[in-house]
Amino acid sequence: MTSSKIISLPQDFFNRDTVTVAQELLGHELILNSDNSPQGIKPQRFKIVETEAYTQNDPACHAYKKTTGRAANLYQAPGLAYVYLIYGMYHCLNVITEPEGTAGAVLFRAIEPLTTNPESSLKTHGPGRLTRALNITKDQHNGINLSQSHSPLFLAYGKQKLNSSPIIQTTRIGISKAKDYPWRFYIKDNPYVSVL
DNA sequence: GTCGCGATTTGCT
DNA sequence: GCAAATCGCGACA
Repeated sequence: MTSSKIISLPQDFFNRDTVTVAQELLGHELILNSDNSPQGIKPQRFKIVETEAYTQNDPACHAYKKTTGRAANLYQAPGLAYVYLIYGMYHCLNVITEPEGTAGAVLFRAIEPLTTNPESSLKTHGPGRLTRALNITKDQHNGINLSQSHSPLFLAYGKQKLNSSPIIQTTRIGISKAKDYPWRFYIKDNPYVSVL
């Protein structure tokens, strides 16, 4: 292993149309810095294999006709993390998109472990499972900057991006409003995708 | 103050 | 296939 440096995605990557960001994030990487560990533990790397887009004018979005409570997070600067609690027991991880003052976010639904030891059997398929596997919580990770490589969690350029598999675009999972919006993206034939 | 629901997962029938 | 677990937030009283 050479000393190839992990380059974080710049804030401008997220300062764009939410649906575009959701699609382009596939194949890039989510990096978990183990800053709680003792010395010299390598960061854990995960490939993003499944995402969904949520925008300001989207009836299924938390910020649809709302600016208070948890929805206020969605109007923040692009590149920040939005973590919320769903059904009282599971966390979901998003990254804020669009300029500050405009709501938008991309939900991470599934990731593929790239550096995890096989016997740990991390379950990272599904938005609730992946946050549990990485110990992501609202208290610790909501609002952190995902475009800075010194954050406990951040996003980075994927090395397999250029020759990645085809991308499938379908409707989103688990929502009752705007079911017909084709704003879910995943990498074809990837075994870590939550629902085929 | 009380009620109902939600971008989910799991276990039981 | 269906319901339980469990909590933040909006709607209503």
